Amino acid sequence: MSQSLDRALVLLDALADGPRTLDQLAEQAGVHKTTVLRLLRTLESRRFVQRDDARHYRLGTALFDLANRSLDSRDVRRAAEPALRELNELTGHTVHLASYEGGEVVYIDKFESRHQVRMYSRVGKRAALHCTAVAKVLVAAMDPDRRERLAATIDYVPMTANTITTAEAYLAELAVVAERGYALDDSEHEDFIHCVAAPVRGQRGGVIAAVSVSVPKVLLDHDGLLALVPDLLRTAARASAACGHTAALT
Amino acid sequence: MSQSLDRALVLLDALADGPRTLDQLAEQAGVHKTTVLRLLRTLESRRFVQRDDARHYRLGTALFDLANRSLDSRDVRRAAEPALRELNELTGHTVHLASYEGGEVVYIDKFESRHQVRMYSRVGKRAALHCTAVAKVLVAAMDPDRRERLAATIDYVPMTANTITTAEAYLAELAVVAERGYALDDSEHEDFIHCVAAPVRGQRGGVIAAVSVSVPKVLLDHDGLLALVPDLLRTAARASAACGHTAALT
DNA sequence: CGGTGGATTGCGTTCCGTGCAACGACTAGT
DNA sequence: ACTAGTCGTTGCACGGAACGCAATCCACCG
Repeated sequence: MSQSLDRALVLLDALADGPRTLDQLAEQAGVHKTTVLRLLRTLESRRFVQRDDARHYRLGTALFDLANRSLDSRDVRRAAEPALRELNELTGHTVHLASYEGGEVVYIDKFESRHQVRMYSRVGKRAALHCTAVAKVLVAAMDPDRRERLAATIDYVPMTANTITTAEAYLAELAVVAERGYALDDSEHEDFIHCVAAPVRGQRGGVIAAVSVSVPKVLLDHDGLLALVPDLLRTAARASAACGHTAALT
Repeated sequence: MSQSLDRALVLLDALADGPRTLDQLAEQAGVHKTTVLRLLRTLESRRFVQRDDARHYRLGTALFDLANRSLDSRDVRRAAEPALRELNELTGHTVHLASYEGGEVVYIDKFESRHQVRMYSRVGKRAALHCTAVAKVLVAAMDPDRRERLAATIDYVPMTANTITTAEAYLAELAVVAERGYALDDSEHEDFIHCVAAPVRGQRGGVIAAVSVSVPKVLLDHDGLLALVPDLLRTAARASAACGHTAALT
């Protein structure tokens, strides 16, 4: 709709992968470098980019500032933090916090594994709906017809041999998840990793986020993963309590 | 320079403080709401904003994605992480990683205090040059005439009774910092908090970042703070080693 | 000193972005 | 149920902003 803005956003995207020069950017965005220069100047004046040296530009501090200001206002993350940190320290594994926003699932916080073999991910990354434990938890919490509508729109790309590939199987899985209160990802996304996830509830009892623990299979077999469930559920309950969910602590 | 882009950036800034409606944004940016609508649409198509409900917009996932992709490519942060985490676990206090970029100091990582009383800050926040320990470390590492030029440009806003308010005093302090290898902030920024900071060195031995520990005075007196220095220096050395600084581990 | 690769500037044209005004959707108040 | 009000959305015509070109400047190197 707005040409110049759109181009600027492409530039930001390109810059996220590291410092770039003027004509690298010009080529990547497919516009004249004069244009790139002017857009960069505007971005620079608002600190969205900054000059690295004479010929390299990189993302500026405004982006981090914005992202974190915005995260601050998402109370889930702040409220859930202590509980997640503790789970991370207790188990030593990667802990994620994710929420459903506008048709997709996004990681909003992450605590790194202490182990050498660890999962690659990052805050802000989007998660596939059909092959992650957090997504199952979040979608399972929706009312049935919304689930079905959503299930019909998913592109069931097979990631591993275990990936769910049909809407029917997905809906059946969601029913199980809703019933037992936590979700599994049995190497459905990556061959070497499996996960467990549980819901975080807000004031009204609605599910506002999902916590998950992701573990490389070489470190823990299926039973070992299931053994984490009690700790996971306790963490989810603590996080829910911190978010104002009154009936969470038993 | 680029009007529409500039306005869009203002919009993003406004949205960082929470969801906004169309004409809230129009008023804040001082433009017609039609314009706001179109800019938002472009931003939305690239996931920089997303609709909250029928009349509220909020920042989208692209921002988090960009910020974190970019942080990934800043090796300091990744490399220093384990060392900082350990310091945080050891002391229980707030640990910051900051670097000097384009005339200012920015927090690029943070580990939260375990205590109830804690410092408020956030990744991406900029730090004042004259009243923070990390800034002193980073500026003290510059060559003398760059220090002096910088010291002359600072606006020495007094934050507390202890804040340094003249360039002479600042330069003298920097000399002390450079000499002893760590910096103090003796409640120069906030009345109730004091900090210690030490430099993280890269491959060539140059200072590429600063680690700091921030402690409320009610938890630790001045001597208690100084007692943290050995741990701090060990952490800084480990972080330096992780960044490729060969002579750091003794 | 000339050559090369990059950033930067001036300028004319054109198309993109803008504000206005009218419309539509939805809410609240009586 | 009607009306008034609020807010998001669309069509349109005008003007200036953004564009690409080409020329210039600047730093670096042989």
